[in-house]
Amino acid sequence: MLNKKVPTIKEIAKKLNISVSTVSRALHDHPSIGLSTRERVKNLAAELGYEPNQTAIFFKQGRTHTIGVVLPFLIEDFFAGAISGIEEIAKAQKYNVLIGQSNDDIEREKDIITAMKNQRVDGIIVSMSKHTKNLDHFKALEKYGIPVVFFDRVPSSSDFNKVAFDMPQGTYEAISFLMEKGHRRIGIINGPKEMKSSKERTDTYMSVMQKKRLKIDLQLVAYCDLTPDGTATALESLMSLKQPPTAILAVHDYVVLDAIQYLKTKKIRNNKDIFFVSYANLPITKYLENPPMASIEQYPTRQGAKAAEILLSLIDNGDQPPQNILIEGTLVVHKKS
Amino acid sequence: MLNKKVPTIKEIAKKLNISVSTVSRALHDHPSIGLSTRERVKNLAAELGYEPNQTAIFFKQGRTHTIGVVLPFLIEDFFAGAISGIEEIAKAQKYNVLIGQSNDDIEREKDIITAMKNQRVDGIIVSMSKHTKNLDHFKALEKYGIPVVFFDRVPSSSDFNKVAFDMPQGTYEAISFLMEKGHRRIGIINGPKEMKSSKERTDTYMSVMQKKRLKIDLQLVAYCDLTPDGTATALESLMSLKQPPTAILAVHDYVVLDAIQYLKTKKIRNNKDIFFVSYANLPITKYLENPPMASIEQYPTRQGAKAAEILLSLIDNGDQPPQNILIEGTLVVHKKS
DNA sequence: CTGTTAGCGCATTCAT
DNA sequence: ATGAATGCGCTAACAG
Repeated sequence: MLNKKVPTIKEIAKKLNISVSTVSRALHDHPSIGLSTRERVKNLAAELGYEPNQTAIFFKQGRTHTIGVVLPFLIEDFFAGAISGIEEIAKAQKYNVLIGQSNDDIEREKDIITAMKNQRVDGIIVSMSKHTKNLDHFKALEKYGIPVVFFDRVPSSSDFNKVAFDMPQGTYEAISFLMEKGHRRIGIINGPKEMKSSKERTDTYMSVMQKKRLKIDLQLVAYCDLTPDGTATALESLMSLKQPPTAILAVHDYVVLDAIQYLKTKKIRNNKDIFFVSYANLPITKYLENPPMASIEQYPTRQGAKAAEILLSLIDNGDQPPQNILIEGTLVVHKKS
Repeated sequence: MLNKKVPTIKEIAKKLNISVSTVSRALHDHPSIGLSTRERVKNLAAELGYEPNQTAIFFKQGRTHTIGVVLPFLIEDFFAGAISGIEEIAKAQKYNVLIGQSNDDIEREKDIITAMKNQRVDGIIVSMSKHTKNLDHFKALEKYGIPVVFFDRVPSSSDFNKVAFDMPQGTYEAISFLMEKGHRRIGIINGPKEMKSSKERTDTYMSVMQKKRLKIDLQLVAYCDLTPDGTATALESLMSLKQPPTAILAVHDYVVLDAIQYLKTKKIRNNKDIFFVSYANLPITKYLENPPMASIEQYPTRQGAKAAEILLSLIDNGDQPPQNILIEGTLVVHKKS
C-alpha cells in the first residue's frame, strides 16, 4: 500500500509564502528565525499534522539511528532478556532496534548482516550462530564504518568488541559451592562440543579442579546436545562409571530438569544420590518440589544493556580499542538442600 | 561514526564511462541492457563490493520493507513467541522487523507509534498497553496509509484488524474438562479487572456455566494483579467462602504456580483438595512433581504469524475489510490427575 | 541499447 | 532574518 499524501515542509512553505529553508529552520528552532515566523510555521505544521519524513533524513544524514541485533533464537529466555536490555538502552538514546534471528544458520546470519549493512544501520549487536567460524561477513562491516559488538556467543579473537558471561568466575563459584557441600567427585554435562562456551566451560572446570587439588578424571566430562535424549545419554555415561560423580555441573537448568526426569526412571534421587548445579537461574525452578541445589544467574538483560552501551559509544565517538567485557554471574542457592 | 566511503552506482558509471542509469539497469537485469555491458557492470560491482544503499531506495520508493511491532514486554514468553512468528513470516517476504516495547505505558506506546510512522514503516503490528483506551494514535496511521493489525491485546471495535485467542472456545473446553472430572463448583481467578481479556474471560465463564446449567455464584469470581501476593489474596477470597470451589480456572500458569505455593502454607493440597486449570501451557509445568490438571495452549507463534500474514496482505493489496481472527486454543492435560 | 534528467524531503551552505 | 541552490543515491520517464 503506497503512502497517502502527507504534508511536507515544501507545502508548509508554499502555504505561508516563505522558503523551505525557513520552514526547516523554524521547525528546528534555529536562532536566526524571527519569533513570528517560527510561530506561524509551527502552528501550520501542527494543524496539518506535519511529521518529518525520517527516511529522507536518514538518507540525507547517512545515518539511521537504528541498531541491528542478530541472534540465534528470539524465543530463548536468555536472548529475549538480552534484547530487552538492548531495547531499553537504545530507546533512551532514541535509537531504533532492528531484529534478525539466524536460527543458528550461517547463511541466514550472513543474509541478515548484509541486509542490515545495506540499510545502513548505525551499528550491530551479534550473538553468533552456533556454527559460525568464518568472520568475514562481520569484518566486511568495517568498510562501511558499521561498528559491531558481540555478546554471549562471541568470537575468540581479541580484535572484536565483546560482552560475555564470566565463565571462569561463575564456574569457580559453582565448584567451590559443591566442594563446601562436601563433594569431591564432580562431573560435568556440557553443551555441544562445537560451541566455544563448552570448551571454555570444560577448560575452566579443569583448571578449577586443579586449583582445588581435586583429581581430574576425563571420564567425568560429558557433552550433550541439550535435548532430553542427549541429556539422558550424557548422564548415563557419567552414572555408569565405576566411580560415578556425587555432583554434576550442567550447562543449563533445562538440562538438569531433563536429567532429573530421566533419573527418576532409574530410581536415582536428586539431592540424595546426586546433586546438581547449573547455569541460567530460570525462575521456574523455585516452583519445584525438589529443585536442583543452585543455579548461576547470567544476567542476560545486563549483558544486552552493556553491549548496547558499548555500541552506542562506538557510534558516537568513533573507533576505539576493542573492549572485552565479562559479566559476573551469581550463584543462586535453592532452598535448603 | 560516519560511514566511510562506500561504492555507489555513480562511481561504477564513471569508471566504466557509462551512465548511472545503465548501471542501475544492468544491476537489475533490465532486458534492454546488452550482455557485455551487464557483465562489465556486474563484475566491477562485485570487485568494488558494491551494495545498494537501501536508505536511498526506501526514500525514493516511499516504502521501507519494514514492519513495526509494538508490544508490552519482549521478555514475556507469549510475546517472545509472537515476535518469533512475526519475524518468520516477515523474513520470508524480505521484510524487516522493527521492535518497540511499551512497558504497558501509554505515552511510550504513542511515542513508538509516532517514531514508526515517521520512519514510514510499511505496516504495524500491535499488542496494546494494558491501559490504552483511546485509539487516536492508531487511527492517525490511516492518514499515512500505514495499515495496523492488532494481536492478543486488541481493541473491541470491529473497525480494526485483529488476531486473538478464542477465549470462548478455550474457556468452554476448560470448563467442560473440569465438569467431566466431576466438578460443579468452579471458581475463577482472573487477571486485572481493567484488561479487556479479563472481562471477556468472566463473561465467557458465566455463559458457559449457564449453558452447562451450573449455578453461577459471583463470589466465585476473583481478580488478581498477577503477582504472588495478588494471587494469594484472590485465592484466599475463594477458599474462605462458606462453599469454596473444588476447582479453579486461573488466568495464567504462573498464577497457578503461585497459588499452589501459597496453598502449601495452608496445608491445602493441589489435585486433592483443589484442582487447577489455566492458560499458557508453559513448558515448565511438565517438570513439576504435582502439576496442575491442564493448561490451555494459546499458540503465541501462530498468533504472531497470522497477524503478520494479514498485515503483509494489507500492505500488498491495499485496504480490505477488517478481519477478526480467533485462534483456537488446545487444552493440554498433564499426566494422570 | 544507452544517455540525460528530474525528483523523492530534507538540512545546509552561501548569498543577501 | 530569510531565500536560493545544492546534493545525498537511486529509479524511472523521456529522449534518442
